[in-house]
Amino acid sequence: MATSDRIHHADVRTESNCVFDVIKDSRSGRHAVLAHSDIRRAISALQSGPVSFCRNNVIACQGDDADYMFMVVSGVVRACKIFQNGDRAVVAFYLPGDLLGWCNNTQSLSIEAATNAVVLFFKRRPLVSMAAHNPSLARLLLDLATKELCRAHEHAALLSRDAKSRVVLFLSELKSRSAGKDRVVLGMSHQDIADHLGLTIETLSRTITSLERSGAIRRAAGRTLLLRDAWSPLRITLT
Amino acid sequence: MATSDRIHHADVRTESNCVFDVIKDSRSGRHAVLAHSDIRRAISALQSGPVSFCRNNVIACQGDDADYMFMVVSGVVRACKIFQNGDRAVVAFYLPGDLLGWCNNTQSLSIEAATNAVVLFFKRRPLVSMAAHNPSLARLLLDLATKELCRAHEHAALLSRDAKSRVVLFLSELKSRSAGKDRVVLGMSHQDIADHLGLTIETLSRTITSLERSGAIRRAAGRTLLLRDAWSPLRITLT
DNA sequence: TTGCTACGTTGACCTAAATCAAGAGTCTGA
DNA sequence: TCAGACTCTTGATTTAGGTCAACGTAGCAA
Repeated sequence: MATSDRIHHADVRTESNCVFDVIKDSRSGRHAVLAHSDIRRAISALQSGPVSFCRNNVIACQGDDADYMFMVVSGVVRACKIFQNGDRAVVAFYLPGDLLGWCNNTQSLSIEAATNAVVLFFKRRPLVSMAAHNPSLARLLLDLATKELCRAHEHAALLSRDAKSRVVLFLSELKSRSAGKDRVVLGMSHQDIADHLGLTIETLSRTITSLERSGAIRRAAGRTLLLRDAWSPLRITLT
Repeated sequence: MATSDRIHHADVRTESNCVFDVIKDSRSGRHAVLAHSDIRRAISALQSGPVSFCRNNVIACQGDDADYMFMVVSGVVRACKIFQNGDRAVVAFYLPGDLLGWCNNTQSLSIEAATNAVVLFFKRRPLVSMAAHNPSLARLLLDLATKELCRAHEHAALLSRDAKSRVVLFLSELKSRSAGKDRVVLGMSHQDIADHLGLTIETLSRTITSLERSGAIRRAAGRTLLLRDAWSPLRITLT
């Protein structure tokens, strides 16, 4: 790995202080019920603080035992399925506040940092058994799993469409999942996005270029895209 | 709809008596904890017995409020995403014992009978709030949602592979989800399967034919395929 | 600054799967 | 028994996107 392995302690500290808020925010008030102490107990039960990963570092291996779940504190995390021939599908991206690693049997996906990222580790067993005594935690887990299931379904539906639609819908999803503003920061590489959309980097690049030429988006520095004023997939002709 | 709308009462009765067992079986013993009375209470709380649907009937509309969850008693149910242009993606198939309809906001998928099917309705609210007082039910729901999430991820990964791999992996999944025997009954039409795999019916047909010619499968009557003795996707050259 | 490496873009060409078209089974109802 | 409607199969042709190749650019270390 070319990127150096030094840990960004500054990130860890500042971001980790926000973890509780992240959780609350992503639940849109409905889970304010979930007291900080619940999460504190969960964290202390498994004793693993936030860990920093450099871009492309592996957080959990395809084939490993799936003893942990993960919460993204900062950066972008990807879940990949790696095939025998070395090809790869990026099954999902996770943004700050997302909980991942649901599959309770042998880890079927490789979990990797798509950008430099800070991740919280949760031991699965304690977390799940704590949910048995804590209905609001149980509810939170079910809601998060359900939400991710919906996203996975949308993603699968997206994959049977043409290249332009895939890119447009991907950008829309990213927009709504991040700030919701017209500025979308793609932390991940084109290769990651292409593998997520079932395209090649060349096709992705061409598609983005053509969206730019049609005025739907503008490129900005640092893997950032500016979506046109009234961006909406409905206003762009999809097949 | 060409198929008549008569209800198969015989089916309803015999199958509905099996519903509880179906739930237990599909949880492979681990959820024997879940007493019958739990489910009985859930069913009685929402007062809706098993309902029969003929092939292609719509069980819940894309856009409807998602007040219900469904459990397949018999037959095959499909979840479809329907696009503006009329195209369709079959996001998932559900077999007897499967619980579906997780998405708690507006129904984003159309739920339809892929074969004649008998389905149990659960009112979402009572079911979820009951889980708050019943840890084993909460655990069951989380496990089922998680399991489906894993399937959705596998499915998404499958969609970035070539036609032969998609078909082979689909048959493998179906085999392991149904009896586990070498006889796979595809209740659903080729059109359904093609829309699930992101292929056309022509490509699907050609792929099945070529698998048959290579000796991997044999066709039998009634949409049934016989998988070769030591069927395994690993023993078939996938790209 | 220079050189290096990873990442992204663009063009030319090719191929897997879509599309178009024609039949062949299969089921149902009259 | 036959007619009509689905459903599936097979062949010919087209095309969207993949592959191969070359080049541009940004970030970084020396």
